[in-house]
Order: sequence, then C-alpha cells, then structure tokens
Amino acid sequence: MIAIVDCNSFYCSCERLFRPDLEQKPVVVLSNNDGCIISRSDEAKQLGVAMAGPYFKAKPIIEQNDVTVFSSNYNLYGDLSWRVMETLRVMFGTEKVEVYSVDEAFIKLDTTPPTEIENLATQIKNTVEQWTGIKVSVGIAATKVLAKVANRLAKKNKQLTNCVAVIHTETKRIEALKKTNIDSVWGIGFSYAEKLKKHRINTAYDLSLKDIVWCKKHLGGVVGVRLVQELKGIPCITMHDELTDKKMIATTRMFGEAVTDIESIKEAVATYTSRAAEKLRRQNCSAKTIGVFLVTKQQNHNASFNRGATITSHTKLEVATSLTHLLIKPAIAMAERLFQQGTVYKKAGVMLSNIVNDTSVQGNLFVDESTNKQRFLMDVIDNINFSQRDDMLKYAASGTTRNWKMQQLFHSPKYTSRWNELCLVQ
DNA sequence: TCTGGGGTCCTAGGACCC
DNA sequence: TCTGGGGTCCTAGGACCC
Repeated sequence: MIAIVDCNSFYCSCERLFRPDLEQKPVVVLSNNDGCIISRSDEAKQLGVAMAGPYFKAKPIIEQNDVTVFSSNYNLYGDLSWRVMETLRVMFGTEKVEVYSVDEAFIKLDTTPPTEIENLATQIKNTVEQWTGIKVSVGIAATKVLAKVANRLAKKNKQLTNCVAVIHTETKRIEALKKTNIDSVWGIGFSYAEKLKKHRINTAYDLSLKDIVWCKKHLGGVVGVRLVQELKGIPCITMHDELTDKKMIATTRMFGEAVTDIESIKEAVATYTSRAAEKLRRQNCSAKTIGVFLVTKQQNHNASFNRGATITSHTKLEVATSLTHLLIKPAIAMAERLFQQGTVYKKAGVMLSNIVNDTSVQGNLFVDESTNKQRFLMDVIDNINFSQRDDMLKYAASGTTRNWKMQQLFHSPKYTSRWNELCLVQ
C-alpha cells in the first residue's frame, strides 16, 4: 500500500502558525508579485475566492469579508515543509518517504498489516500535527493514483473523514472512483479532460473501464496506459529515489513594473543567474547549457487572458560550470541580443540545463582547468548570503537600484530562518 | 492597471552512425 | 540501373504536476 500525506492549505497553514488569531478566519496567500491567489483557507474557499485566480478580481470579496492577505514567504514555507517531511522520515525511515512537492509526500507502507492501515493513517495525521502544528490529510491505497483519489475524498469532507481515507477493498475502489470527476484525476489536465468528456468519460470510474490500447492511443502513449492501470489498482508508477538531482534549474520572475531599458533587463538576468547558480551548487552540480528568455507585455488587451510573446536564446558552454561569473557573462550577452529598443517587457528568466554532477564534469582539452578552484570562493559567498542576508554579497552586474524587483506588499516575517525576524512573545 | 514559479516525462522527427 | 537494417542522440513541443 501507498500513502500520500498532503498538507491542508499549506501556505495558509504556515502563516497561521505564527498568527493564531487567524484560526477559523479566512486567509489567502498570493503568488510572487502579488499576482494570483495560490492558497486559500477553508473559510476563504467558502466565501468563493477562486484558486489561481488573479488577486485584483477577488479583491471585492476579500475586502468585504475582511480576508487576511499574505504575499508568499518561501523561506517560511520551505522551513516548515522540511519539518513536516522530517517527521515522516523519523516515523518511517528515509528510504520509505518520497517528497513529491513542498506540501506532499508519498510513503511506502509495505510492512504494515492490512488491519492496521486505518489506524496508521490517523497516527500519521496526529503526529505531524502535534510535532509541527501543520494539519495534513492522508490517503492510502494500492497505487499512487488511487491514494491521490482517497486523499482528495478525505479533504473534501473533513468532518466525516477526519482527513483520513483508505481504499482497501474492491467495493471501496469503485465507490471512490465513481465519486471522482474526470478532471480531478491526478494526471488528467485540462486538455485530456475535455477530450475524455467528448468520449463520454465523465468520472474516474468510466476511465478505469477503458482498455490499454485505447489509452495508449488517446492519452499520450505510455503515460495514459500507466494512469489507467493505476486506477484499476495495478501499480505502475514507482516510488522515486529521494536523492536525484534536478535536471533543469530555473529562476524566472515577473517584474514589479514593466521594463523598457536594457540596463534593468541585464541586472535582472544577472540576479536570476546568481540565484540559479546557487541552486545548482546546492546540489553539487554544474550546467553545460544556459538559456535566457524575455517575455514582452501584451499590447492589445482584447483577450481575457493574454500572455505576451516569449523570446528565448541559449548558449552551450565549453565546460560545465557552477561559477556564477562564468554563467553571468553568456547570460548578459544573450539578454543584449534578445533585447529590442522600444519593446515593453514584463518578465525574464534564466534556465540551466544539461546538468551533471561536479564529480563527473568532463574537461575540455582547449580550456584551462584552473578555474575550478574558484568553487571555493562560491562556497564562501553562499555561506555568507545564507547565514546573514540574501544578496549581502553579489555581483556588480546584478545592480543596486532594482527598479524591476517584484512587488510584495503583504510579506510576513521569516519567523524560522532569520534571527532578527523571530516571533516575539510579550 | 493589475493573471506565478519551477519542475517532470514523453513523443516525433531529423541527423547521423556502421 | 540497382540503394538495407538497425541503431543512437538531440531538439522542439506538448502534456502534466503543485
């Protein structure tokens, strides 16, 4: 059996942890730049605040109902996420836990006797809540996809389920699948849902009756086959190794306000490159390819949801590296190539790919090897920035004015990761 | 006026190899 | 005039996730 543990309204729960006065009150958390709503407490959901909808559209409801609004505080969420995951690792052992996202983890339960499963689910929920203060829902079933189905049903009716649901019999499986709309199935997004509805497949149960050949043809080949097998109760999606390195690392941001000058673009690109290189070094890797993209601001506003054009460029390095200055140079050159005078930009990003572990970087016959020693300098910079303050040490190319910096009007303190922002008890 | 950020996997098709 | 069979690697693009 496989369990999925999923934190309830995770970002909102994190904010509430240090603001107990907001318990039972409507709370929302906004995306970077205070653009969209990315987390809602149950109370906010009940008021009809839409998920992933733009903040400005929900503003009337928010103001009328005195909803508390937060900008996203990733230092806080990252730290609390670590505590939740660590609790699970202590309970089950590191090798049984697969962290799937900031607020979700799968747990392999191959040694638990079937009669104990239900109790175990409750025990997971209670322990995480007691140790971290974060409420979670637990779904358990024979496959990952079915565990997700169970988890969704557990969350949907919290009073009845106590945030715990187990699918352990054939009857339960069928019942659960019949209650699950096709667009709520893990792995079915907007396009597939539309397609399936045209074929009169409206619930997870309908889909589970389809045969393999059909799924291969209509749901993206092997991906669709795996999904349907899992719905039938046959495990196909394996547990992943925890320690795999990222294959792509990106840092991308909307600008606080539209940008028209090359200097700001270059500063932003240099800053994002530094961030991305930091992430790269944290997993002890180097990248051989660096890409830069700029997104223009859409000028005609007739569409209800408009994205500007994206222009991209990438550079292959002679030798894979994680040294910030070696990455900034080509990044800025690309930014200069992409930039067009007179165009209005709203977003930029840097992507590192072709990532290899530092232990297996392939040398280049024609390139001096000595640059590798500068890795030590990077470690010093990372340590200072991590322990003191972000960007205490930075490259001049990153600039000092930062007019393009994103907007965050409702940021809460970094309660758990900065000494001078600790929660004070009066 | 105002709509996020960071990832994964898979497929098809072209270039190239012996 | 006649022109095989079996591969690999890379890239772009499409789908999905939270």
